[in-house]
This record gives sequence, C-alpha cells and structure tokens, in this order.
Amino acid sequence: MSTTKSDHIPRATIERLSVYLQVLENMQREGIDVISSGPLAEACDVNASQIRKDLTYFGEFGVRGVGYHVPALIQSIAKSLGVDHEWNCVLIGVGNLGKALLGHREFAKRGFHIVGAFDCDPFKIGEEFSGLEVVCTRRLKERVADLDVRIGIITTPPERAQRAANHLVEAGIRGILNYAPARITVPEKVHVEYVDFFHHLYSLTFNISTRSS
Amino acid sequence: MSTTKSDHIPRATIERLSVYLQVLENMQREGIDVISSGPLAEACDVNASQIRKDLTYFGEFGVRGVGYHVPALIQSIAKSLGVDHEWNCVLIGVGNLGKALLGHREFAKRGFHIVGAFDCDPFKIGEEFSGLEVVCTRRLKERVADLDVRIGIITTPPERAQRAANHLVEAGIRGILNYAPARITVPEKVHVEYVDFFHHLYSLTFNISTRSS
DNA sequence: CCATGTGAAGTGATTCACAGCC
DNA sequence: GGCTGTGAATCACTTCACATGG
Repeated sequence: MSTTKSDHIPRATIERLSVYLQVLENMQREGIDVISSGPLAEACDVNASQIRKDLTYFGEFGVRGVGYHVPALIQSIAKSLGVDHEWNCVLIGVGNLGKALLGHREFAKRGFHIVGAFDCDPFKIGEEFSGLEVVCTRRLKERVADLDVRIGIITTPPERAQRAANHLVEAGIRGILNYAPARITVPEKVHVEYVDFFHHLYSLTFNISTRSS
Repeated sequence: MSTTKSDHIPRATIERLSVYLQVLENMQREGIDVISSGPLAEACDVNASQIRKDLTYFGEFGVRGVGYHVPALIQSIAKSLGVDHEWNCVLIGVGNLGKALLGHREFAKRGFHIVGAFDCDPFKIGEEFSGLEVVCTRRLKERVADLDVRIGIITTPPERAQRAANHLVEAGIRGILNYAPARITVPEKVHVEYVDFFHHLYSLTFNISTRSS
C-alpha cells in the first residue's frame, strides 16, 4: 500500500528516516519552511547525498534549485514509514516496565494506542493501570481480532518472552516490539524489533574505553 | 586500556556484542557451559562466521574443535565493551522520563550508578527522587569532578537538550546518552548515543506496511 | 574429527561528481 | 545559480571456504 519507488530499501535508510523526521519536526517548530539537503544533513549528522538518495527511494520530494518544503517532507516521510495513520497495540507483561509504558502519554500523541494489557499472573488480572484493565493472556486472540490490533509489545521477564510471542503470533499480530532481554523466534511474516536499554550504554562505554583515554 | 587486537572495529560489531552478551547470559542461566558458533549464531539470529570474526577483533576466546566456554566468553565480551567495572552517571532533566530512569533499579544492577540528578527548574531543586536530591545544573561541574563521573544522561525537553549537552561537555564528561528528541552538537572527543522511543516502532510500521499486506 | 580463526570473494551501503531542472 | 536526483566509484561489512590446531 505504501508508495515505494524502489523494490529494496536498505535497513539503514529506514533508521535514518526517523532521524530526519525528528530533526524536521524541530525545524518546523522553529518556523523553518524550506530546507536544502546540505543544512539538513548537517543537523542530522549525515552526508547530504545520503539524504537525497534515501528520499528518492520513496519519491521525488524536492524542488531543484530550491530544496525541500519542510511540512510536505514531514508528511512524505511519515507516509513512507507508515505513520500517517493511527496504530493499535497490545501489551503483554504488566510489570514495572509495562506499567511505565502504559502511563507514557507520548505513545498516544504519536498515534500508537495501547488498547489492551495482558498478563498471566492471576493477582494482576482485573487490576487497572492508566484506565486499562489487565486481562488474562488467554483472551488475547479475541481482543486482537475485535480491535484491529497489528502490533504487540512484550514487557515480560526474559523467560516468558517466547511464550508471549507465541500468543501474539497465534493472535495474528504483524509486528512485535520486544522489551524483554531475550531473543524470540517467530514466523518470517512477523516482524520483530528488539529494544535493549543497555545497548546504547554499552556503545558508550566501549567508545569511552577504547578511543583515547 | 582495553585489549583490542585490531585497530578499527566496525560499529556493527559493537552493536552485535550486546546481543551476544544477552543471549549468553540467558544460556548461562539455563546451565549451558560450552557453546559453539553455530548454535550461538542461531540464537542470536546472525551468521556463524560473523560471530567468530566479531570475537577475533578482541582476542581468541574459543577452543578449536570444542567451542566457547560460556562464562569466560561473557567475561571477555564484557571487558571488550568496557563493562567489566562500574560506571558513574549524572542525569539532567528531572521530568517524567528522568524520574522513571532514576527509579529504574536495573541500571545499578548492570553497574551504571546515577550519582547526580540535575535540573534548572527552581521548583524541582531540593526535591528528592529515589534517594537522590535534585541539584541546580550550575553545580554540575563540581559534582562530576568530585564523583569521577564519565557519562551524562539527558532527559530534558528537546529545546533544552543542547544546553544540557554544553553543561556536560564543560564538566568534562566523556559520553552522553541523549533521550531528548533532538540532535546535539559536541566536540569530537565526546561520544553521543541517541535513544529514540519511536525509532523501533517506525521500523515496525514500515515493515508491516511495506512487506506484504 | 570438529570447530575456530582468517584471508579472499562477494555483497551492500555510502560518497562522489555531475547531468538535469527549476 | 543553485540544488536535486542519480549513475559510477569507493568504501565497509558480511559470507565463504579452508587451513590450523586442540
């Protein structure tokens, strides 16, 4: 459904698109209406032709001799990423992290609505967090079907991540955001993204320790 | 100070090292003592020679014909990443996210100690969160020097991120973990890692929208 | 014999340099 | 004149294939 010009888009391009979006939104807030690849590249800390090439995977958004119209480019990138509309999500694992995510207003602001919270702990079932009642994981499938949910968020302990993933797959979910510190196995049609809090911290410590002293 | 064999290590290798570490720790918990690159690769969802090559950047940790000793490999990777010892951190910006991070016990468990919380809002200064008193950002430098802090965490709103970064640089910090949704500019000697909550979600929505439907 | 460690080959992403266009 | 869009060239990473060694 997305208007992709080219067939294969580098993973790295997708990662950068979020960066461009963030920087462009900040520019828009500052009232900048038109930007050329040069200064945009500097603000994003990448090469200018990199930006131009990344964008042409999805279409021709610029005007030669002028640059890119900021609000239009934001729209185009949002559409390319599939965030030009709202998404419903369910969350499995209502521990500390799960509760924190449920209370994080920013998700909804960005169009990601957590419409179901699940847990297998009978002591948690029936409790309410941020206006959402915790439901038994067994009832995941019906809820996913009823509410047109395509994204599942896993916030269980590592040893229960695979089981949560199985439930999500079984319920027909299309993508999984996995906060549990464990790898999971899913059919190829389901996409998984891993969120690791220490990943970035480790990159920092590596760089601090290695480069100079 | 780290025992790097080769001079240039791909950024991608460092990213994978965190994955290996996570998977190996889970294996250790399950009582696995020795692992060869084949099954480890499968668990990490990468190619087996990729793992072997990644590891040899830092040394020769395996035994030919046998494989890798799990606890020893965990130690070696931790040392390579610079997480074989504790790190002190300071945090700037005590909003919702900042408070959540201050209360997140997992950081300390992994050897990252937040030893200072700073904010420029006079209403927040003096308040206490998770046993840490919020201090005026002006006093950052003295604290960083006193407590041997090398990592700064930015959890301010986007428009105040650059100022926070300037304070951290001025205080002599070596690395910055930036949770604010804005790019920052720092001298080359200072390393920055950006944490974006929506980054992974965007990858998901892109993949769900594009690949099949 | 089996699995590591590693040069060589292959693949993919980035940057360059310039033609095309407003 | 200036900036985009894009093939060609470069650079970096990944995978292969096998020699090496417990």
